[in-house]
Amino acid sequence: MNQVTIKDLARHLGLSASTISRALNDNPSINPKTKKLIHDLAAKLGYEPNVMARNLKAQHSNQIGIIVPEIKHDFFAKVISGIEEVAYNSGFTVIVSQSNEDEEREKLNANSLYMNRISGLIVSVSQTTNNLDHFRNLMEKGVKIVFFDRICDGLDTYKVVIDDYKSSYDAVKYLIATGYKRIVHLAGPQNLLSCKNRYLGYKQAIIDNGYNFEEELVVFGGMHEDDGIRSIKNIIDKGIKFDAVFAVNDPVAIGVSILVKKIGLNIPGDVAIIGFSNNPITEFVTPSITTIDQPAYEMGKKSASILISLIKGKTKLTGSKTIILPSKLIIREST
Amino acid sequence: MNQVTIKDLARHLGLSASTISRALNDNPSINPKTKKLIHDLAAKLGYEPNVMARNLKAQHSNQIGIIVPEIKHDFFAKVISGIEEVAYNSGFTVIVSQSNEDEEREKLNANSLYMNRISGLIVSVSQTTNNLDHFRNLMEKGVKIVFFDRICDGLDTYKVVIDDYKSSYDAVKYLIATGYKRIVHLAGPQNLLSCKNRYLGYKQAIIDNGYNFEEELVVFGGMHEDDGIRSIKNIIDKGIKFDAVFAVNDPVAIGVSILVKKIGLNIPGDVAIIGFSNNPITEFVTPSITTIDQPAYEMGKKSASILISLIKGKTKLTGSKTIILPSKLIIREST
DNA sequence: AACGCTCCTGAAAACGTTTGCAATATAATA
DNA sequence: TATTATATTGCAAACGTTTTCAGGAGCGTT
Repeated sequence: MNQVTIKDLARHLGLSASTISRALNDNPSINPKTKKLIHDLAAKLGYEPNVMARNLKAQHSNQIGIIVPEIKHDFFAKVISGIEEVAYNSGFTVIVSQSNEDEEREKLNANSLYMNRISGLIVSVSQTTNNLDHFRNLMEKGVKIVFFDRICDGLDTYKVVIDDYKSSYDAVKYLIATGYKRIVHLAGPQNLLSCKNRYLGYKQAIIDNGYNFEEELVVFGGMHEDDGIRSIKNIIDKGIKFDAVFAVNDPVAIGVSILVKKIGLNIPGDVAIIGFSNNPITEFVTPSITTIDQPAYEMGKKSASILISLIKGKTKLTGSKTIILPSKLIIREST
Repeated sequence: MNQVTIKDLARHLGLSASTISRALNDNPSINPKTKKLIHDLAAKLGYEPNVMARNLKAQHSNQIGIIVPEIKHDFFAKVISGIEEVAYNSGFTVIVSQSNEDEEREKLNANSLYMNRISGLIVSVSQTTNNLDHFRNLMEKGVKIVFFDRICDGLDTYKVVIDDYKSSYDAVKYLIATGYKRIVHLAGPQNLLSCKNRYLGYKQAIIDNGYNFEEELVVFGGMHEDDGIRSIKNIIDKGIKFDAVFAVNDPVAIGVSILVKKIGLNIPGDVAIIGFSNNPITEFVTPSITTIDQPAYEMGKKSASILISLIKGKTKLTGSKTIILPSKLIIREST
């Protein structure tokens, strides 16, 4: 119950707290014999430094905060996994919180993390976030922030992403090269830069390949399975003809796949489908779905290592503040 | 950069730090007018309490530690999500760490969390963990621990699980009732109580239904997809006949499904398959796989709420220390 | 013997809170 | 008016570290 403190050790050995502290931190100005004595006693009594006290003194927590929309999404879970790995190896702990795609909750999370005096923050912003003041405030207070994937404009800090525009452009180009003529795009919320870029990539690929860009082939919606079902149903009900669907992400693509199969259409015979993220499910569904691989684990590792460099402020990070990780079109049965 | 402290507020208003503290904590002995003055100034200056200082004083951190094998597993991600939700609503923060199925890493994690003076710990133990001293030590130092899913014997604390034995028993009983005669069990590491119980449930169901329990129909292996592939290949290569497979978990079941399809067998015509956990993938593969639904999110919520009760030590928890959450056999195309 | 040097240790302040107790002022009572 | 109760505030210590500064001991050199 009662923890052993430096003072306890000091009393036992008739030394001062300062000596104990120095010995345990391997300060060279302490007599090796004394040092050994202290280390031995510490081990014997099971002394564990009180990180709260140490942090209070040091004025930082050695903790990295994470805010993601939802932990249970495969992509975010993997990113967190990567962050934790790097953080752990650098002596940081990781505090996780989820915004549940709610701006208000995101604000509260950011604030709560600041109260814990986190050394840095890694964020993928919520779908509903429009105002960025809560992040701006933290930055002004000296908290380093790195954004990944769901990044946003208007904040001068590091961002780790893939090239959504190009990935999207390439995917659509591939569809066209394969012979598809009327490609629907189920787009995501446009306040998310990544969704916007995916949309723009789609649009440009359409234009660059001599097709007409048709408004009716684009539906703006959410990012879940049922959004996919709903959006594609909408298109079909309107009698709009199409032979391929490029979805803003995998759940939406799967939604499309479900509905399309349900009404008896053939994939990819009647409709080709491309998703985004390489969620494990896309590999196992039938037909397996072509998608764009986002290196989630790597993204977490990269974000964490940048953040830690920022926190330590040692090496001046060179190059652009937006780090682009390689993505890859994974071609499967659905195209 | 520089945070606003209570002392700053005190200086601004010509009051003492104690008064400020009390006012902010809504202590009734402070004059309402003064209180308002203080609150206003605090808001104006953007004061945020320093949790590190507060925690040091209070001798606890209001932080809940989590140790899971791997965050990116759907099941664990969902549990974490549930824990975070409950913790957040009770004013706790959640520190996440992963053992990567490594006992040594689990020990280090436990220690690191203790150094952070976490108020409590929620754990699902690693596959390779045999020695439990690191948990026992924490408990002796007053850290409350709740185990979930991957629990272990020999520690007197709360555990949240499903009834692995019964779930397993019922699944096998269902296979038998459906007409399958020779049911293979791909079992997991037997140091994990849950795996052991799944094995025992299988065995008992076999016996209770008048079948012979045959050693050769059981393979002990790992819990990943490739373990499933390897184990079932082994069985087939040995020329052992079977018409159904009960796998210790979903990845293993999917491994079986992959290999079985590859060599041209029909599911469930030639081989029926049952997994365990209701991983979203099992629903989307073709054929979809029968599995046992584990209420992951609920498990996280339950674990967290028990832990928080323990921490607050207010309500005496009644009843057994092992909480069994309902599981459910989800019948799909593979059986 | 006086000096300077190195080596080691201690005292005390600081990090930002909270809190028991004391102190003051004001109001209520005798 | 004297006394007591009540309301409000301040003082100071404490939580467990780290760190600056100072100082003592021992030793060799002049």
